[in-house]
Amino acid sequence: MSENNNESQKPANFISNIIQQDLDSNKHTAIQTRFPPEPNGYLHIGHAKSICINFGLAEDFGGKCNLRFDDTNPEKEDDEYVESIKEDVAWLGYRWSELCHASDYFEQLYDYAVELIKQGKAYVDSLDAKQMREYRGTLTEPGRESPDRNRSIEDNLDLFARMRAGEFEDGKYLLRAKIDMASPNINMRDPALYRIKKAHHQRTGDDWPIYPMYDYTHCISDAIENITHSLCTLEFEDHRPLYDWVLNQVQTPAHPQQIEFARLQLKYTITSKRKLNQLVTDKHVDSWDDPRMPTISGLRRRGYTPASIRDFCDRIGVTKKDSFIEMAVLENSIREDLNEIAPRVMGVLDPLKVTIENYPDGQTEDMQAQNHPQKPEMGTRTVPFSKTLYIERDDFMEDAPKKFFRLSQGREVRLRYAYYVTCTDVIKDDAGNVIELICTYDPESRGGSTPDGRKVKGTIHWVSAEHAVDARVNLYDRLFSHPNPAGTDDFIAHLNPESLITLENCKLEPSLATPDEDTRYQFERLGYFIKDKQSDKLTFNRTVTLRDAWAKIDKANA
RNA sequence: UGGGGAAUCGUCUAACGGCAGGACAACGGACUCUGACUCCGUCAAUCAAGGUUCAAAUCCUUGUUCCCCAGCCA
Repeated sequence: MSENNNESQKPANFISNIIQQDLDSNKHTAIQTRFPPEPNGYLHIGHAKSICINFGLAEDFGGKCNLRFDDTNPEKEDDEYVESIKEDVAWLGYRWSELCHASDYFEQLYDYAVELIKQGKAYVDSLDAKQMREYRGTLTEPGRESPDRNRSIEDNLDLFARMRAGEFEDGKYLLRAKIDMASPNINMRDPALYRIKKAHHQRTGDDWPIYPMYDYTHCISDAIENITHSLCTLEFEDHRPLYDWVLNQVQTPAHPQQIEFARLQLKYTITSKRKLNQLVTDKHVDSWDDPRMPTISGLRRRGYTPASIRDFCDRIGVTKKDSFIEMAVLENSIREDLNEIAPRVMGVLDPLKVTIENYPDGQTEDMQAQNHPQKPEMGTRTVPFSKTLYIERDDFMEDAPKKFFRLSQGREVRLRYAYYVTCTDVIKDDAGNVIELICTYDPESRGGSTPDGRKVKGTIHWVSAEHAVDARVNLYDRLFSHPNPAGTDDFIAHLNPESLITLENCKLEPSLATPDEDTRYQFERLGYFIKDKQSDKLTFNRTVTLRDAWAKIDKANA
């Protein structure tokens, strides 16, 4: 790292190494990348990896990155997705150099196809889909040439023009590249270039009855935009020979280098647009931005920050190896960010009433609480204290083990930013459930310590009953209970029934009555929470819990 | 039985012929008005077998395992 470089250095990877070499050798003087989503669904965490790679690399090397919509299949695409994709990319903190659409190139793509036909490198085929499959051969046997393969250039030109003119029904003809039906690479067995599809396109309307295929479109789009490094996922590795073939036949301004990397796979979730779509359509989740979804919009609503997602992408690296990232890595990234920026507050999720027997009736005291113990510059706030409080039900235990540092009969704890209290009595209902605790407080302990200097191991959070704000809290957990749901026969069967637990009677400190919309709060000792923007009732979504050493001890003892 | 890829701590990821390093997780401990944070420490890996070399994760040979490809989807 150079001394005057105050940017935090990102780890190098095989792609950044290639770029560095290309720059060093003057193959390129600047780099241009692109993020090319198809607008047929919402972006998810896997796309975030690709976004961070493409935009991140451009940023790191002082280059540019375009946002390009790969909109060549109007039947599956929608403007709703276009808008969500733009929002998500911008939210992640990236700004595209150019906003492009493959459909911007339809006219040029058509001209290049005519060029191909004139060179005898493409032909109009009348085989239907079923026949074409039969002619294609198998993985181990070569395919057979279509009877139309040697149609004259004049006839091909005429037919292709009439395809464009809309003279034929869907599926009647197909423009195919003339390459090699015996190629061991199936993508090279005369792949389709254009199909007839009389569908309305969200941008070009009804201008086109024919639409170009991905393999033909993508490489030319890259070339038109002068992309230097065309980065995509591993499954396109087999397509690279075709990518290069097309660009070798026609005169384009550039010949980008396609480089493939492994797509992100995260344990306990799925990153397949089709499956994600199914979860929404079949109502297993509320929406694309349901906080349990691994979509960018879901993570946003869950309270994840753009910085945490970028940090996550830096941590997971870029390689060609299939891998599964543990959820803990993502959680670590968000905890690390939120620990720095989240103001601390107190909220009781599962309230248990506490009466301070020796505290004056009707008295209220304003306690000073720090918004961030490690960052005094974040200031303080007042939290009202009174005779009747709520504490967390989990913070009381009858017959508590020695290691339990919280409230139990006869034991003393500190109420955060307030007094020491000792539990003297436990009140139960007829069923034997604890419904109230009677405590006494030590008036000398205000401020968290006593003149006699006695130690109190436990500190718990609390909320004054009469000042409490009622709220709903959504506790989120992993969406699936299987580490690789996509790899099972029925991923729906592995949905985690406890992925969402809604608590309706939470009691929060008064400052949370009007929370800031974009602030992620740390509810002390519980986790990080953000106000849910879609609910009318005051609702907080839990982004992630705090690490919980007690949970481990408790579990180990169980 | 075709073609294309990939194999390093539990999980990710460095090392590109020269001390297998880092992160996350786990486990211990210190600190603590959050059982959080922070700090310290521990555990832990080169797919296998041969070969080349003073020296191999790295080069060669032979295997093994895993992933992708037979849409007029991207």
